[in-house]
Amino acid sequence: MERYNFKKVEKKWQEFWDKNKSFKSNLDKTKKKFYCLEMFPYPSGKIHMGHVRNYTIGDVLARFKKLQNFNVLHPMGWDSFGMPAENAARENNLDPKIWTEKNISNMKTQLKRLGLSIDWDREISTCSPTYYKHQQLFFLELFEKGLVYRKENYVNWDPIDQTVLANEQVIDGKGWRSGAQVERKKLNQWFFNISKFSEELLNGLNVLTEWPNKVKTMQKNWIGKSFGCEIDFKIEGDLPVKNIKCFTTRPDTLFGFSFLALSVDHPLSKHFEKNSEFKIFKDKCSKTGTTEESIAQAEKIGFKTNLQAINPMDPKIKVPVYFANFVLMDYGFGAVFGCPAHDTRDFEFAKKYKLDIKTVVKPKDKSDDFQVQNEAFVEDGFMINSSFLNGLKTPGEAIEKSIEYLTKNKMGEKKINFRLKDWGISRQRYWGCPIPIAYDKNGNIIKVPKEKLPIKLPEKINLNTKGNPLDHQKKWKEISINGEICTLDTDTLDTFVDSSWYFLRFCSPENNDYGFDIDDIKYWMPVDQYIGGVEHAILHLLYSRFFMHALGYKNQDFISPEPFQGLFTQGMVCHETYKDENNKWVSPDEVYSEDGKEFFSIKDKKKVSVGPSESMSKSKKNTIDPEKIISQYGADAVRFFILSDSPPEKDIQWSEQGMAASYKFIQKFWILHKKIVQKIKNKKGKNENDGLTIYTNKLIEKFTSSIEKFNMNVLIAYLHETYNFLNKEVENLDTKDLEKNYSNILILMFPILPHLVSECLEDVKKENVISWPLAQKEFLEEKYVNIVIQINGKKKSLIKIEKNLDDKVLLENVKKDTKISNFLENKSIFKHIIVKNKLINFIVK
RNA sequence: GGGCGAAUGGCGGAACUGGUAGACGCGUUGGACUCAAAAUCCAAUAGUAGCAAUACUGUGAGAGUUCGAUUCUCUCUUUGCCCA
Repeated sequence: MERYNFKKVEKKWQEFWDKNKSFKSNLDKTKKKFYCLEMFPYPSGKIHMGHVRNYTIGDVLARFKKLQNFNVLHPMGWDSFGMPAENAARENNLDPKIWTEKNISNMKTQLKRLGLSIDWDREISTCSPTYYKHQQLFFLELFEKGLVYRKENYVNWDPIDQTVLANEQVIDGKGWRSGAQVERKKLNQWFFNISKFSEELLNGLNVLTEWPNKVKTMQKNWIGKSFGCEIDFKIEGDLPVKNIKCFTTRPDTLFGFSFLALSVDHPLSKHFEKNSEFKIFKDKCSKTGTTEESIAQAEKIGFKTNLQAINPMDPKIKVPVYFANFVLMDYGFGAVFGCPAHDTRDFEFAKKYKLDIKTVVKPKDKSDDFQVQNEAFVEDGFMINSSFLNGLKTPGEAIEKSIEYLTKNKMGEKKINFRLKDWGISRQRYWGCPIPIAYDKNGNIIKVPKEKLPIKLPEKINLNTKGNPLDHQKKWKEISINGEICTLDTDTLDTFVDSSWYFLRFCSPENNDYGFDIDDIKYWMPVDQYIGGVEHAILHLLYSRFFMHALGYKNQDFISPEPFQGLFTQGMVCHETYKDENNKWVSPDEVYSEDGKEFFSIKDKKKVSVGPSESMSKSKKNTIDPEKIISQYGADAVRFFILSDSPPEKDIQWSEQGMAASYKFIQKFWILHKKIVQKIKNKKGKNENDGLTIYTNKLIEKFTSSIEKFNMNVLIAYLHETYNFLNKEVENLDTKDLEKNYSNILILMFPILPHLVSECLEDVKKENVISWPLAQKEFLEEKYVNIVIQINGKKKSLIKIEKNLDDKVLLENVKKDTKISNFLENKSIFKHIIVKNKLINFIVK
């Protein structure tokens, strides 16, 4: 018998699908739609195993829904703007556009070889002017709606490369490429007013019942709604300042107030601009990065003013006012009140500057003379040393009572604060979407008129310059608007903007006038199932949700604001790591092992040390190239393996043996298939036995619910079971019974192994159209059931008996069971518990 | 430090709503085929005792609720992720 030739078969069906446009989605609005979307890839050049996993999971679902007769939209595109293209271009003196296009074409070939059911007619690429033209239009639209604004903001600045760094490009306070100490620098930048929708974005999470709770919690924490109090501190001193506003979530600890700390960017700082000591201090602060983490870790330093703040709870108490490096201008009002006894950061600061540390909260189990010693007490407790708040529970009662007091005395009021900050979207980069804004000679903001869009990126420019590449493009920068020569903004948009609306573009990829067609959106949106890595749980998903709000703002026609109805976050693909004697990473391709425990380098036969299994990454060299694996085992086998070993939401361990076993399964199945086809051809049965019908109908149920629950690994187990069953029983099965059910079994396998199954179906099925089978209820009902017999809750025996027996009859039968009668001998039965058709439990003494 | 989750054989993992723990796969062991090996096929495979039937123990640790707990509650340990 010929072996299954995956190379031939996979090529055959991929060409067939291509030619017949099998996965083209249409706008037949009479059909129920299903929009299945996986996060689109960055075209780095090659697909990796993470893509294989992501897109296989999505493909199984898309094919399943298609078989269920949904009108499926399953598109693919490229998140093709971004730093790697610019870096690669610099290093190899290439044009980012050419580099990117080559990568896209290569990756598209690779994705096609996986046999994905993608509608390639809807392919989009964010670096194409036909895409970013609409993004520029959106920018102007949001600008008109007042959702985009320009302000000065701090960035991580690399003084050697003369460039802005993203937070993840700052490693230990140094630039990732230059190694220079990163500074804080003020730049004029564009912002999306995402914080305007804080409340909506928070409440919207409640609607998203098909999202993992984990992701919703992360977003909730990120938005960070807190209830607190805005306090107006009275100020005394030699400056014309009467009040300082401050936001706090802990007004209850005001009696422990011992200093007021301001951000160096606080408006008050202008009074100190001429003070040289303050200047030195401010410089020092600017050496700290801009992330919350770097600020938290940095040493707390302060600059003492000669102002004093008055405690609103007791005007006799006056405390010093400092500028401090740990206060951020964009949280609250850039001012915090310090209560060292009950805040770790304040405690550290107070110790350093020898400020009062007054305990005002005690733990539940301590007496009223409790005093904070070596560290702040930050847990829940009861108020002490706090006048009218004494004895109250905190937080809770005490906070309410203190806000009440402040409000009554007009020194503060209850306020809601959000941690979510506005989204800075300017990037001082070349390879991104140009901002459709220009400036006249007076520096006024001028919108680029719509008919001049898209503002295209200049091509083939020199990227080996310092600073922002577009800034050097003198000709490109010039634009004539209303007869006046203006200068274009030379920043480009954050690539997160590109991916915040691509799912809308897929609905109408060919609309030239606008980013999408409202009728298409109304039909296709929301995405029914979105699938991707959990690393995008916060930013990408939040930004996309914001974009829907922003587009719908002041626009009645727009649809409901949540873009992704269902979300699934898949785990990573991991592999062991290897290091040679010089502590250098070694790739799995470069090692061999005889016992699977000790590994040696192929090159020099020297032993390599085996490290823990970690998510595949180029830096650790523990990657497996999907292309190589597909060539070796075929796409079906890879799809089968990537689903088999772990639940999709958890990390999966790459295993060469597991991969080989998947390949063997396909080979074995092919042999079995040929046996079955032969048996059906011989046609001797009379359909006297529906053993397989019962089996198949149960299988349909199990398969359907497992796919819907994303239990793909269990699905694979069922496939193994089914193979084992058929292989064992093929000779005994009734031929008619087999003929009747076999093609349905194949269809169940189709979403996972589309090439193999297509080939098998050719042998047994006459029509081309296949659809997902429905389980017939009459075959799901069992005549007999297994009843577990327990004594005192422990399983002692098992009997097979007719279903729905009367309790009395059941009891009699059970007592006849010899094992049980032995057990029950000489014992008195207290009572028994019967769970219908499942179990009987005797309680004996 | 805070938030959320996880812990089941040698390994990855199954187990519906509290009701047969260990499905399925990998690995290992034994056997068949072979001069031999690979491949393939068959069988066994949680632990302890036993020739065996079988018995007892067993889902990170300890308690609790229950006729009955991998599943529910509490405490602890370890660990992962996110935020700091």
